[in-house]
Amino acid sequence: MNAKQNTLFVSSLAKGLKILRAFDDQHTDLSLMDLVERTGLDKSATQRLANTLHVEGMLDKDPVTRRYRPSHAWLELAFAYYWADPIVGRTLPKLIELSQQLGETVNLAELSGDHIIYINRLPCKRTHFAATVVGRKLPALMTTSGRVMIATCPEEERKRIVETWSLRAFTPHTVLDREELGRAVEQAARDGYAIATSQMIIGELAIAAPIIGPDGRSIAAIQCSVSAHHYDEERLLKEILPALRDTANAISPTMRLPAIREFTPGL
Amino acid sequence: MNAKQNTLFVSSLAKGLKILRAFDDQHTDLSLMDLVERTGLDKSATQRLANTLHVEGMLDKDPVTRRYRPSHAWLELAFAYYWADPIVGRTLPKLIELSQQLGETVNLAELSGDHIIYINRLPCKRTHFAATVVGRKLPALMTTSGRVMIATCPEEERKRIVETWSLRAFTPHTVLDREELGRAVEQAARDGYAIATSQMIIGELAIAAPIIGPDGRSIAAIQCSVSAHHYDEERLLKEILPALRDTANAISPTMRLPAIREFTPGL
DNA sequence: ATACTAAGTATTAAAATATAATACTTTCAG
DNA sequence: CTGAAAGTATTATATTTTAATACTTAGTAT
Repeated sequence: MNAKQNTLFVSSLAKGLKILRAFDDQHTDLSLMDLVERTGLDKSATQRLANTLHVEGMLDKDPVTRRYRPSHAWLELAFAYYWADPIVGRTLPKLIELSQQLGETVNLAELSGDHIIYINRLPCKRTHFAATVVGRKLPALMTTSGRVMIATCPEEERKRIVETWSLRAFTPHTVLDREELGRAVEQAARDGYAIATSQMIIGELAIAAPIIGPDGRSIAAIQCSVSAHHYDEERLLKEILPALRDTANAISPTMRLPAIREFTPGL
Repeated sequence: MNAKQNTLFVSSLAKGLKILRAFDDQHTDLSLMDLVERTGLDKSATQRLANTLHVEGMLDKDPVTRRYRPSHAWLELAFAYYWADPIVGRTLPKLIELSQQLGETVNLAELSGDHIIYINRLPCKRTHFAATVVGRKLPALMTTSGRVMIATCPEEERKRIVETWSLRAFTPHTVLDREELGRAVEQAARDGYAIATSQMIIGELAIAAPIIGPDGRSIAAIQCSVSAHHYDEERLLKEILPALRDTANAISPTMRLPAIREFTPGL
């Protein structure tokens, strides 16, 4: 039916995943017909798949409204993820120290396609809930974490990325101009950090430093968000950046042959 | 094939979920044969299901070792969960305040079957990574959070729970005696909090207070973990408990007709 | 170096499974 | 109280999964 199928592709499973992915921040609980609409599957398929997910404990079902919701199992998967991600174990202790030291919210982000994804979040000041939640994906170019990771790529690749990766506005101040984004990335490549204001939320200052892998490329970034009411860029650079950098460097694995490896093509 | 099947059960999907659940803290990356062993599925099925999950972005695959790992998508599911859980949104801001006020690690837990599951974790002091990670499940009776939630059930149900729910030792000090656990639960019912030492980790003091739902039952608990090197029980009760309670009460929805609703049978 | 073993990958015929249509039941609004 | 919409259950059909097997690659021991 689908073009994607070879004989190693189990389409029923793929459809089931489609049901799971129908849930997001905007769609927290869905009726059968909601699922039909959001997945594009027909009513029968949706019925059987949702029922299976319910029986298997992946979806809770409100006995009165009959609406489905993500179950605790979704957090158990996150639990497994945390153990599988080698960066998390190395990073978290130092990240906690940093957040204590700074008294401000710090985050760990990784690249995921042309987005960043927040892996860990240590909120200190009360911040807008939506801003950074674990698992949130944002276009890499719109974020300081993303820019600082992109900045560790070879120049040619940086250029290509700035030209092609996706953009999206979040505030009236979000920079969408690729020329300007290119300058921000080049600046980050020179400075080893990235800083920005009101890109995701108005009145938010963000600064990020890369965690560098053994091949010289960034595998993750740590980022600090503060309120523009309490900080300006100058104070951020003076009071936050040094600790942020120290932490990032302390986490970064020792560079082995960075100059050589930098030219090795992907994977 | 399987006894569970009615016509609304898609067994391919269930098998796919089995693959996902093969990953945990002990099994962070699995080869095809590892998956065969852990799921009990045959090689062909495992091959097709794992391949499908890979193609769908649910499993990363190391191109050299051919081993599968949880992908970022697992955290995206956690993201969706957080928005769907009505407790999280109400709780998190106050939980952040509390953690700032106390300067100690605080957690949010919910009941999940006869276990508790950690929903949120705000680490302050550097703590043993394994202890409380988001998504970790622990037998409810072994934890202060669990006991304090159980304590809000009607007496008869409390008794039944203490008799039947699962137990597991984590340290030599873990209490496994149901009589003693019963006393701890009754104590929690009287006090409105629960306290324990070295139950999960040696040298850890834990205290928990329940978040009470509109029906008088506990829907969640907030818990604080501290080191026995810095605290004793007395100091915990004096310095931590008041703030913990205030926060729990502030979060608890207004009780509506608790006396009546308490007698309404389940669901 | 070479052969051997185990793991990973690909192909296919056979049949079990998921499907989609449809009928039945419940819920809610007017 | 009535009607429409959503949820649930059933069944014959055929599409999809299956399981056996063959092929390829990687790692190990000789």
